Amino acid sequence: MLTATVLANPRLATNPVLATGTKSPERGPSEDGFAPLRKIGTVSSFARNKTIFNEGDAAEFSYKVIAGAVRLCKVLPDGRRQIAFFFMPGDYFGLGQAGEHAYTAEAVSDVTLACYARRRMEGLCDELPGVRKELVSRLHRDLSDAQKHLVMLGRQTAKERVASFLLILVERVRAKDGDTIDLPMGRQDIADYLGLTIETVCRALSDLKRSKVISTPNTHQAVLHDIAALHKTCENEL
Amino acid sequence: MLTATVLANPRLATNPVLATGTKSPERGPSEDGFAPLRKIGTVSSFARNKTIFNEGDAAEFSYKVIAGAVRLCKVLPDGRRQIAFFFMPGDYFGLGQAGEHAYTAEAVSDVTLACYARRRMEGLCDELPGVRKELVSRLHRDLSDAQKHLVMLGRQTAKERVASFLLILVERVRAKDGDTIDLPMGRQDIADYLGLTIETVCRALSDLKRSKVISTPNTHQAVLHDIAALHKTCENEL
DNA sequence: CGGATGGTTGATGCGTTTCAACAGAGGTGG
DNA sequence: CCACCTCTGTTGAAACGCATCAACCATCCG
Repeated sequence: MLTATVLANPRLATNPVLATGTKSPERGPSEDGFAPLRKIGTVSSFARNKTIFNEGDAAEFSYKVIAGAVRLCKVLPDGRRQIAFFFMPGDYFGLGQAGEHAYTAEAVSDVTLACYARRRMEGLCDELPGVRKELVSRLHRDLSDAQKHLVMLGRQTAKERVASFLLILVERVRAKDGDTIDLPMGRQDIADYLGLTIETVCRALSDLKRSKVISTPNTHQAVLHDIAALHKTCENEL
Repeated sequence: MLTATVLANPRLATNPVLATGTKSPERGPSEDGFAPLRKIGTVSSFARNKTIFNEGDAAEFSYKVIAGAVRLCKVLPDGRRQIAFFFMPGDYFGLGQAGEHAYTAEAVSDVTLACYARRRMEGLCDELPGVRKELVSRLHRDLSDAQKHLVMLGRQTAKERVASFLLILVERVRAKDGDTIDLPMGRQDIADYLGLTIETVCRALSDLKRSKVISTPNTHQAVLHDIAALHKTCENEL
């Protein structure tokens, strides 16, 4: 169904270099400043809920999502979890890492990734100013996204956070038909992204459904009928 | 007084290039990979609560804090405010910006800054791999800090957030005598950093005082008597 | 069909916010 | 130099929003 069926038979892998025979060179269009990366990319796949790397692991690779979705999270000793990012097809993550990863990356759905060895990326940065600019630009955009996220967690109510979340998603798939968005992540993931409980997320979604602002044909899709109302709900421009 | 008395007679300035006659070249030690920046830095000063740049302004400069403290914040239309970063002496901010600033920077106390024109910084990045590496490294550290901040706002209680905040500060001034830390920012700033109200911050501090974990000789200093207890309070390693 | 997984809804409690009063520090002018 | 005023911080009481606990429902799959 949905985005989770990219792989007919998903292969497990705990480390890209060990991934199940998927070291074929990366293919396909890549129109951004990272185009030169295509030459050094290898492809790797991870099944749903598998760990791509753990907090504390040596940072060997940077990644691009080819298909599926990835979550970056931190977990407290008592189990509380906070998701910092969701990465969708076309997004890069693990950029600019030196030493250890500061967070854990997991596959939200079955995922196909392009992997770039850190040393080879550094080489490209030294050779090609365009790659360096793209790296800095993407890091800066991530930082900017994180700051918007801080506003959501620090200063918005539950309903505002859910509305903001839907607007962020619709913004990132502005190629899709109409106002239907895929939600590859489950409710618990949404809750952990928004700093709420799963029940509160459900109630906020139900509120929005009751007021006809959205509808949910199934748990992994949402139709946004009234985007203006969503913007008004999270009374800010983010 | 405290850190706010760096300038005997602080000058107001709304833009570094317009700063009151303080375009002298930067001086002093700078042992990091950004050492080459010294050649292109000019000095500028801002009085307490003055805006250094606004969200939406063209990003002309990057900055280093020489003295005082700076806050980076976003404000919602209805006045709710979230502070994303405090920058202390030695910290850089506004790095890697292209186009517009994504947030507002204000002087927490009277502040002295080194300013680096964006174009000249880019030139240095192209010429010197060390500068590029330092830029990427610092952006990545900021991103990592922002993620820890997300955990605080999304998953910690009020008391845990305040304890974490104190521990972050003591970590950043690990040169100071004993366990006394300066709090250049007011209670409202702390509240806006932690996603709480000023009253809740006060109450959490009072709790910690009552249990002898800290004491506050004045509102702009805190003595941490029991750092282990603080760590235990925010039951996580961050 | 039966169990497991994930999602939804309801009732109650707690933590934080809100509203309000007050206290202390700093600055100004008489 | 002190009275006064303002700004910031602190404490208390009440209200509210979200979390918690619990039951129920839907879908998927063996």
